[in-house]
Amino acid sequence: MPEKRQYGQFCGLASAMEIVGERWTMLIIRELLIGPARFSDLTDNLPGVSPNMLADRLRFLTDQGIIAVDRVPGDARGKLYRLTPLGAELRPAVHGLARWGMSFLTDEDAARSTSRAAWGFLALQTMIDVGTPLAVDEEYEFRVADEVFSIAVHDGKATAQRGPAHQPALVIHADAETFIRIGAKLISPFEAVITGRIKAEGDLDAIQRCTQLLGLDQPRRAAA
Amino acid sequence: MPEKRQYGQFCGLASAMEIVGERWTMLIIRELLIGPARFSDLTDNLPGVSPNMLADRLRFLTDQGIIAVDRVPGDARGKLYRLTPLGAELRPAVHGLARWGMSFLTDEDAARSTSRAAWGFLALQTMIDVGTPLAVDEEYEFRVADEVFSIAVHDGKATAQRGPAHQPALVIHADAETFIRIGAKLISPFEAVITGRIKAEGDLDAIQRCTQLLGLDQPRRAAA
DNA sequence: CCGGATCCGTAACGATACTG
DNA sequence: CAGTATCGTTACGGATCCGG
Repeated sequence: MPEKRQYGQFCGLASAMEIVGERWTMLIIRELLIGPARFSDLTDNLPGVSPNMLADRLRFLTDQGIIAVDRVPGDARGKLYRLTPLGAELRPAVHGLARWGMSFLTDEDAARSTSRAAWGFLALQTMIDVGTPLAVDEEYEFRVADEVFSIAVHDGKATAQRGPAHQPALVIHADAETFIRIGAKLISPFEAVITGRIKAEGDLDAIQRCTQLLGLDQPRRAAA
Repeated sequence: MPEKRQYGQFCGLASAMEIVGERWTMLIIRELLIGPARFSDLTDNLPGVSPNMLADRLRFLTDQGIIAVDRVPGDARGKLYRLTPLGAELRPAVHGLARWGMSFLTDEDAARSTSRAAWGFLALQTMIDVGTPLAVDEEYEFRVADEVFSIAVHDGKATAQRGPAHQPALVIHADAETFIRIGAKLISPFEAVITGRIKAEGDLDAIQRCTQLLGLDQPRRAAA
């Protein structure tokens, strides 16, 4: 049994990378941050991962107390993987990385890669993390592919959640790829509406406020 | 020339992991977040890294616009690697990971691993990120191994910087390992003072306030 | 000495096939 | 559905060597 590779540094970052730094591990965490998932959900949403590695990773992360396994109520042999509280504490780090990585997405990536609505939801959350809070009290709803999520702005705080908004000032309909392209600032929300790539129910002012909340009115970072 | 491994997902996190997700890359970023460094500085502070991999990583990160190379003023053949603004934007993500990873550090790690004062400085910064701001106006100074850094609390905001404090309410002397052990909550600041592992100049109240600022009065996260 | 490049053994990963 | 078993490929780790 070969010994696991370690860094041998008494440092929080090195420690973190020994646990979640291997290939695919962060993406597995991402999937479980979206919600509990079965083995086959993970293989479906992580195209290219081999079952062998996925099993390795799940075993290791379980041993480390980062994920836990539940039985599926109705299914005797079904297992449901979920993050433990310890695992859920990776969310800020994952958001930070995802936000940073979005500026590397290109139009060619969009063409060659698969897109999922849930990844757009992740992007939305990372944008709220650093966005400018607004002095309004309203909600926005997003219908991306077959999933629905929303942003609620109350008391100067914006929060994202799955599911529909209560009385949305704005409802956006989009496919996953377009939604992520907007988050990556490859296309502006207004441009997407005009060209018909997304459909918006609500007035232009609401679109403007939502755009500002998410920092989408700021230019993309210039290349270094 | 083999094609680089990619995830093929149109997602910010996948994109980030394709760029900084390989082994050692994050630790190289960490070193450059501490400050610009030469090739040999990096090999010294990343024990176990092979020169060919370090050269590979530096080349790739340079191509991606994450690091840049300067000439050392006095040395014709010396090169100084530094982060670009794009690379420096990784700081929040690195802090998030480092903070999370600190709770995995153990006493056995401390014994087997190398410690550096700069990693303690990193830990300090991550603790400020989430600490409770205090309604005081004072500064704390830390002399760890042969390095000096400090925290300034003004207007309800705490900031960390290299170098000494102006009129420190507290000066802490410690070795790197002990300092990181305190950050990892393997030992409390008070316990460290009492057992003589660190030396504190300042009154107990100042220690108390600093401890609270850094969240060191909170218990370590329980195992999941 | 600094900043690498070359070579080779080992560990990790990827694809496919197969099983309780 | 939830994984193993097997095997070829890629990446990493360690040592050595090289040109300024």
